[in-house]
Amino acid sequence: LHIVIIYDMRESEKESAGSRLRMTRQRQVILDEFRKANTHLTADEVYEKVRKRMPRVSLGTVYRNLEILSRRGFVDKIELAGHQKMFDGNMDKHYHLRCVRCSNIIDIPARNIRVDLKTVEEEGEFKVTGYRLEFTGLCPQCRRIAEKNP
Amino acid sequence: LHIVIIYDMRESEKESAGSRLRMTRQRQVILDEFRKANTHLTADEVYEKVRKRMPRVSLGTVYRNLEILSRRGFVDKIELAGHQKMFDGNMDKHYHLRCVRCSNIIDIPARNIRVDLKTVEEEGEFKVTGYRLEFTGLCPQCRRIAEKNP
DNA sequence: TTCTTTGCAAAGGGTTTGCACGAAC
DNA sequence: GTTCGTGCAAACCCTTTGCAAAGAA
Repeated sequence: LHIVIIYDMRESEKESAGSRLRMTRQRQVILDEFRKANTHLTADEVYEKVRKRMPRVSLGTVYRNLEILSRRGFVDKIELAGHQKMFDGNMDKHYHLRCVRCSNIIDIPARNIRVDLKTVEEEGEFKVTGYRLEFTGLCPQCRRIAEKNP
Repeated sequence: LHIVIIYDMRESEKESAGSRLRMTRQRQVILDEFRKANTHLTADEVYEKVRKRMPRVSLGTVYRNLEILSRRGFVDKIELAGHQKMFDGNMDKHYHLRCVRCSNIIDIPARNIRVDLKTVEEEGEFKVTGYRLEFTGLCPQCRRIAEKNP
């Protein structure tokens, strides 16, 4: 359809190679919870999940690890406008839609959605290297509900 | 070029009609500062500006007014990922680019940039009503600097 | 042993809120 | 006179940080 992404912002934020990651039990459990959940989680959702298995874990540790794991590319840090930071275990390229009714976030596969950065650059003297795109609307459930009660 | 926006998210967040806005001196000064600045300002930048003219104004008042003024459509609330909220007196439709070098935000006119929401809806059962799009890159000054020092 | 990571608790930034007083209409 | 907005200060939420002790390699 349109054109290609020159460069993905998230790539630039990743740690350049760097030393091997020390695999602590906390780290393993956090990653494992992402694998189980397979959705976006806020830091304190992760904290609650991890706490069930390691009651003495601290919130600080969770925050520090989420930061590290996202820099290393194990999870994706997603910061949608005006909301709490979230982390995403699903690393396939996708966008997010926030449902205006239930305020959940759902994934939108990125297959055909591209922003043409060349077109953007024609608007001025700047250089465009990345973008962030998010949607609002109705998730499938809420859409069905809304269509029944018009 | 591409297609049209069905509906702009910011519209939905505006106050539905509602009573007339009471024009306090604080409100006037805030609006006036936006007119003078003609850029994005954070709440505390506004606070500092207003304080020079009304030393007893409170930060709370500034926050409350920015909220109200943006709901009424006098200024635009812009919340870029992972950064402090900003408010924008420029109400022409435009996007924002954050310079990765100086971290300033610059405006990108929206002339030819459109996201085709129909294409997005083909990706799933959800309904898409709005989007938020922001860019990263280099502002004109930093771009020039970067091109001289490759 | 060495270097990283942890738990804890305190501090930080940005923003919101309860309240009694004061200002618009 | 009524309502709405204000100043003030405290509270709030989310996140980060300093430090000494614990744990990986």
